Amino acid sequence: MPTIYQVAERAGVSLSTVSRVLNGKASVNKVLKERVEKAVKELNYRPNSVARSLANNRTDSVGVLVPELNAPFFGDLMQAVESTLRAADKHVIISVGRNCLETEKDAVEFLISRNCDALIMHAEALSDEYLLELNQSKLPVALVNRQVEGLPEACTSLDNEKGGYLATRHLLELGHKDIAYISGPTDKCDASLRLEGHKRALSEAGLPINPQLIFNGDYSEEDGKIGLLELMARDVPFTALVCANDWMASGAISCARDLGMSLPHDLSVVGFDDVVFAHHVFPRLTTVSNPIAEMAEMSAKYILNKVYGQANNVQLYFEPSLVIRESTVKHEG
Amino acid sequence: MPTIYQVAERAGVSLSTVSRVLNGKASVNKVLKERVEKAVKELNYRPNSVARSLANNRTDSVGVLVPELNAPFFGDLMQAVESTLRAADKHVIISVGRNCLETEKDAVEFLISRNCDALIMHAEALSDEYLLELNQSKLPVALVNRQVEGLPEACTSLDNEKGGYLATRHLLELGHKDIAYISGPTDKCDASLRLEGHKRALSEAGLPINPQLIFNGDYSEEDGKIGLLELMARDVPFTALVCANDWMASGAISCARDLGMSLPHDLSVVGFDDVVFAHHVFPRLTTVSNPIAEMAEMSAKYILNKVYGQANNVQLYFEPSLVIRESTVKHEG
DNA sequence: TAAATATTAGAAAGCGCTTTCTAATTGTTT
DNA sequence: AAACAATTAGAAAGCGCTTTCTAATATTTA
Repeated sequence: MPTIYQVAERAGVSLSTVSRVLNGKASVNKVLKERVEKAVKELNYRPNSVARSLANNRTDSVGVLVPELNAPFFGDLMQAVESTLRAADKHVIISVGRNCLETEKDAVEFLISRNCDALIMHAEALSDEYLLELNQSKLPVALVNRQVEGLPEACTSLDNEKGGYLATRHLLELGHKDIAYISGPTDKCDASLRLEGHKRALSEAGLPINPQLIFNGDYSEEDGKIGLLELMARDVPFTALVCANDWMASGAISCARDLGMSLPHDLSVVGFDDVVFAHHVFPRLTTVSNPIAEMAEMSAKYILNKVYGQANNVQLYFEPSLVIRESTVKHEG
Repeated sequence: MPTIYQVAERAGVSLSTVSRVLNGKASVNKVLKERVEKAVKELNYRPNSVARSLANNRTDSVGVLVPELNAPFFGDLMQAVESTLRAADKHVIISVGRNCLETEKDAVEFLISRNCDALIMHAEALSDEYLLELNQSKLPVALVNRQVEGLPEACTSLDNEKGGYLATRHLLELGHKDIAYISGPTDKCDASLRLEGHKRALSEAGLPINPQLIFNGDYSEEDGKIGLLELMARDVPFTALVCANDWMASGAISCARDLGMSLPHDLSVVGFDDVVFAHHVFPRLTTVSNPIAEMAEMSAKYILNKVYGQANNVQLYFEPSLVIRESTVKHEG
């Protein structure tokens, strides 16, 4: 591997001149510039990114923290971040948080020790205070799909309340009056907002909110199943079900089928997120789309602006929309 | 951020001593060692990984090339690689190849320019020669799920032929005699091996191989659908269908249902790979498991051995196994 | 044309670490 | 106790680049 020094020698200039040509910041005599470029070509010179990083204290790499790598939702997130940053010649170091405070902290430490220039995170366990301090003391952060008090411009988020509202209103419009709800963990604000939207839709329609029709799950497929069984055991009839994410919807649907129900006629189901497998589910899942890829892209652009001096427009708030497929039908009767 | 120099000063030793304590290679007087460790703690010192890399020409990072980030199959792969390497304090730089020669080359160049110590790849477009040369001239590579002539010890792979065989034999055992097959692109060796396995199962059962019952798809969900339509249009009856991956199986299944067929009774379907959504499909998909996570883990361990001096056992060849769910039933008649 | 200013090239320091080489200290042998 | 070997600490060079500072050259102005 040739070094900048060898390029300088071949071009007959000093290495400062080579550096200037490569970085294009200062002006360089045209003749010398051409000589340098020629030497670079001939030697097939590529700057050593490690040495560059050491000298200018910048690694051109952004840490990305996700709860898991093998989930479609986060796959979409990473995909969007990677391609946005790559287009700007930055790269991505991915780390896994597993939804666990210790692991998330570890992962952040790891990314810091790797000298990332910034962090883009989908962090669920880390506290607002921790994130604030991180942003102030060490390195800029961007949060995907989360609101942090004190970091308004660094957070992209979805109007989850509206999403919950849309899901339930869709069912109301189909004539359903008895609508059950399987919630995500209510200590997570997205889950509680979705539930609030559900309640608002019911209230607006003049319907009561029956706690017997609400089950608190943990977003897992298993809890979709457990939730359905529990709701049915309570013996309050319902003709439709909203699940706070697609995993639970899928779990509930296959459980319902195992119980001998015929879907969607015996039960209309709405999911949330519109992850990639939503249309593999049978009946194809009506769900609320979560523009996670766009949110992730905006987080990346925010970092590009903040850390690397670009000037992209960034949108921070996103609206969900209803994706109507085949798991919901008109209520007859 | 404190530097090693400040640690040395505080401990009252030279920075070489600090370095030796930190790296634990040479022996250091116990008293001095303790003083250094105390200073490290007090200053909350963390070595600068960039400077370290520049000095010892090693980045402790491994480039990972995958076709896409938001597919369950590659999600499993990345998950396995990341956790294996992270356990050894190495990190992962992920790059996307999109199954396209140009993009894959770009991605590799990118990873090289990032001074990765090695590359772990699921590369489909790059030629064997390119990979060989890369491995010889620049940096060690490991191939996941692929055989490269000349790099036997660097490749993990699955017995795809056996997988195809298992799928078809399962159907034969259920009494099916007319079995259609939707293949992956036959220029990819995994696809053609799976097809060969299918043919062998038929031959062993004394059944003819009817080209009319074979459709060449491209592994996409869409081609599962197109394949089924095309096969049915040929008017050669069949009671079962093997698809060379789960995506095509899912496409074929939902297409079959759209055509008014009742599954699995009107058609038994087997997939391949057992990706995460295979059990979301209805009927839950019988499929051939592809131990991609284990293969990826072994690739990571191979690199750990080769580049970082570890001594893990690595297994290079993997056997697929049948996962029987509900999309296949006995043929009545 | 001389003096003042603006451009541009090169020398050198420094980024934070590893590692070799040398010197000093300790321990061993006769 | 003297001579030697073995162990360990420190000084210094170097990894490949960026950037500041200085010096030289080109350009403008009076």
